[in-house]
Amino acid sequence: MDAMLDTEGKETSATHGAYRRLRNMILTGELPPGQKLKIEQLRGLLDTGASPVREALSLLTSDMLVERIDQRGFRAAPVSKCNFEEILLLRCNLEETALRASIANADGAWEDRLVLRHHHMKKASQKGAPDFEDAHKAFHMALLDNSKLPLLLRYCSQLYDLNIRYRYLAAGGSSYKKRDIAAEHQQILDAALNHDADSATRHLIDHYRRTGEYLSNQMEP
Amino acid sequence: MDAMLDTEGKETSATHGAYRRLRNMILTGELPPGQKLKIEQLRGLLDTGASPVREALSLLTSDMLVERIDQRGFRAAPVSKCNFEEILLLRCNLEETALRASIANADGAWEDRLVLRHHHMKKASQKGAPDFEDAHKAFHMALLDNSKLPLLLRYCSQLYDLNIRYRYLAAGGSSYKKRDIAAEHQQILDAALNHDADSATRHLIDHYRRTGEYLSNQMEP
DNA sequence: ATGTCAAATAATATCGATTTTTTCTGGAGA
DNA sequence: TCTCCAGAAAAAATCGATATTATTTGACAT
Repeated sequence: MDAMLDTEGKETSATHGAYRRLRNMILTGELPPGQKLKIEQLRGLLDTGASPVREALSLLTSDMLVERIDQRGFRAAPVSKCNFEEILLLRCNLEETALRASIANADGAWEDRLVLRHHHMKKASQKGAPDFEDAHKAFHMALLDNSKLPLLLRYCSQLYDLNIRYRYLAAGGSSYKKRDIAAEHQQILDAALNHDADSATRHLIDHYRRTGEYLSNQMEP
Repeated sequence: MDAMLDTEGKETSATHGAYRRLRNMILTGELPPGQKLKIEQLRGLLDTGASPVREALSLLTSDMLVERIDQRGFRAAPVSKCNFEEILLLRCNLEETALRASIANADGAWEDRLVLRHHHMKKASQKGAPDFEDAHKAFHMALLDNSKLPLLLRYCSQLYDLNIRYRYLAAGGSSYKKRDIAAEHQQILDAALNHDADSATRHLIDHYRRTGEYLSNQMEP
């Protein structure tokens, strides 16, 4: 009834597979915030043993997508407006640092990668492909990855994931206006290709603040 | 049916205990960077089963103290000058953000906590207590924790740990001059108590840069 | 009715053993 | 001598079952 959707064939290990699937379910809201995650239940859902499930949950714990409670098992991490705003704040800070470093290291190969990722993202956006999310993240990470700062990139990636979770929760995953966004992406790309760090970071941060406000307004507390 | 031997009272779970001990061994260099971490070996060392060891290693993976390699197990994370410099860079950036936010929220209770932590740290330093490391971290985290930004604090704590690892590796864990450091701590404390964000962050960052250079000089590549 | 405690239930945490996968070793062919 | 392959050994990943710990239930006393 379900699972052949995400499968790109390669499942190296049961643990890794469970990690990917659980992570996806949490990001999309299929496993809602705060929900108790019982081993048995997940074991059945993922059709695997208890050990891989348990290990996958441990990994998700450090991605801050799952909380471990004393001796009482696991639950999907809760959400709050406060948490959302912190994510936004940190993203603005860290991605600015990373983007400036990326531009400082700019070279032809990086520019090529950027153009390519942007193109793929546009293509996926037009035909409403289910992998738009992936392409979108790939573009954003490509902007940053020329910084050659792996820890920073890791944090940015983590925060990116925490953020898309709020997008799904607030809007069912697709309802934020794509025209606006496309133009914003274009501006960021152009500035990056011109090695204009000030302009690129300004556009990037505006991009985040704008969608941030949009989402913030959709939340209660 | 046995385990009341370990006199330290609070071992909530075998997994958590293994996590703490392994983490300590990696931070202090007892398990050197790059070392293969075999389950059997650790199982014997920690006197526990394979499951807790495995789960502890998973947790350490996301602290970036352990690397998981495909289907080939785990190893202690490698070190490099490059990695060290990135840690330094990120700490300066993130801790400045956190410290400014802390000072912005300053109140009497926070100031009390600061003074107390500082006092404990000085006391531990004088009598060369083995828990100086803990007191030192507690003081630094107390500077930041009034920011009320849990994600940021988590990152700062992680980076702090990654950094003390380099201290142990470079100097056997204790040889960096304590007089200097005491004065620097005092300056940071005073500035924070005066709610002087500029001065506090300047002193804090200088503090990091200085010990950073000291350690950097002790490294080869 | 209500609060408390003990037995029953459910879920977690852990262990021991099995199954895969990788790594090591040694010999046959070039 | 070197490379390539098969078989043996080692290690990791996974499973099934047990022990431990939390939660619920229901009877009893207030």
